[in-house]
Amino acid sequence: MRHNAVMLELAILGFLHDAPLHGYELRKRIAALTGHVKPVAESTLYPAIKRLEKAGLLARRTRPGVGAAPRHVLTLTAEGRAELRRRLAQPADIDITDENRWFTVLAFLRHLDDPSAQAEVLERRMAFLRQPSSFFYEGDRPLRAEEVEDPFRRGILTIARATSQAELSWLRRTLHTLRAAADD
Amino acid sequence: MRHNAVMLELAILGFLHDAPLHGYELRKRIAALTGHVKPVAESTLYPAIKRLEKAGLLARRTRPGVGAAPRHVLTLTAEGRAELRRRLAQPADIDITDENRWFTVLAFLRHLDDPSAQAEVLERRMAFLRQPSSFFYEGDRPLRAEEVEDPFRRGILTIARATSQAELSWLRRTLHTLRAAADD
DNA sequence: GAACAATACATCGGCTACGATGTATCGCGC
DNA sequence: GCGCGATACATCGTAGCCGATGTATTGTTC
Repeated sequence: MRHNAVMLELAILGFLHDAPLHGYELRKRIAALTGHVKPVAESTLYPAIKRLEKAGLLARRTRPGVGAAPRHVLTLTAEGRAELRRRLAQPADIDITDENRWFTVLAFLRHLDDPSAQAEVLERRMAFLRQPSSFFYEGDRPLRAEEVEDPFRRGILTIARATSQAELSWLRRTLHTLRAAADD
Repeated sequence: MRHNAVMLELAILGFLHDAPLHGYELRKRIAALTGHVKPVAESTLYPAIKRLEKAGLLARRTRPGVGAAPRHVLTLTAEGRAELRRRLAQPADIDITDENRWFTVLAFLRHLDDPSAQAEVLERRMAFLRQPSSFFYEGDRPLRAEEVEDPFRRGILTIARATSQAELSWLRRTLHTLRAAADD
């Protein structure tokens, strides 16, 4: 399955786990979550809903629309909830490394109600952030911001480092809390 | 044209502006630049090269491979260089808002040799980062990290804020330098 | 009362992504 | 001398992306 599809489907499953919603409302929530960075087209959302319905992960009931066309209220099935947890517990590598996808995982990680399973996912992100990697190399050696002439490329490295540090410190704090919760 | 394609093509044009390269070497450079976040498949790169060649943006010469198949050394044409500058000067909105794409733009922005044109692009990013937006809303009001219960969603907001601040401070510094350069 | 925006869903078609697979050469280790 | 990995490029097919467009209703603005 395509990677974008995976993330969109995760968002659909995640939002529906909270409450049954119709497509149009789902669209607005997804737009709020990821739309300011990368908008989702209607013609991408509705086919995705159909796929999930066909796979038995969600069910639809028709309700009269509020001053408009009838709504298709969508509800997660038991398989849908199980699938959501499976996807949250075992995200693909790209869902860990790509910030957009990672944020989507984080947005719904609370649905994975086992603290140690949540911690495992955070640890994968931590391992990724810790490995010494750059955007620019001299042979095999990753270059640091100070070694790059070009101010724009230097900016990339400066910003990436700041993000990395902020996130690592958040990860350490949160993992500490999760481990304490797991010990209860 | 598709958005991913746009970014891949920008990277190809950008790397070739520095020096003629063959496809395999191009692939390694792109992998270094964006691969740790989002790998590019060979079967995506080669068709992209073909598209650009067909559009007259690059030319290929065949050279014997070093212990392997013959290399197709790729060179930017005059139109290719013009097109690169056009794309750098007028990136689509999504190239400004999506961090992955934004970093790709930054990686080659130096090829836009007019400081005030470079500053214009940075200003678009600054305007985006400044607008009050969140990932979560109460009605229309964006929620701040402190107002969110869920520790993972809180994490998203905390990290996004740290990134935003680091980047804004870099943008301000760099814009200052660019404006000084433009005044000369 | 006519246009227009918002609500609400849907399809079509062209293009793109990318895993799988194929082709070919060279060097290295066993 | 045989497999394996690196170099180097290419195609095919499935499936997803998304702009354009369509349909229908209600409320609001000129």
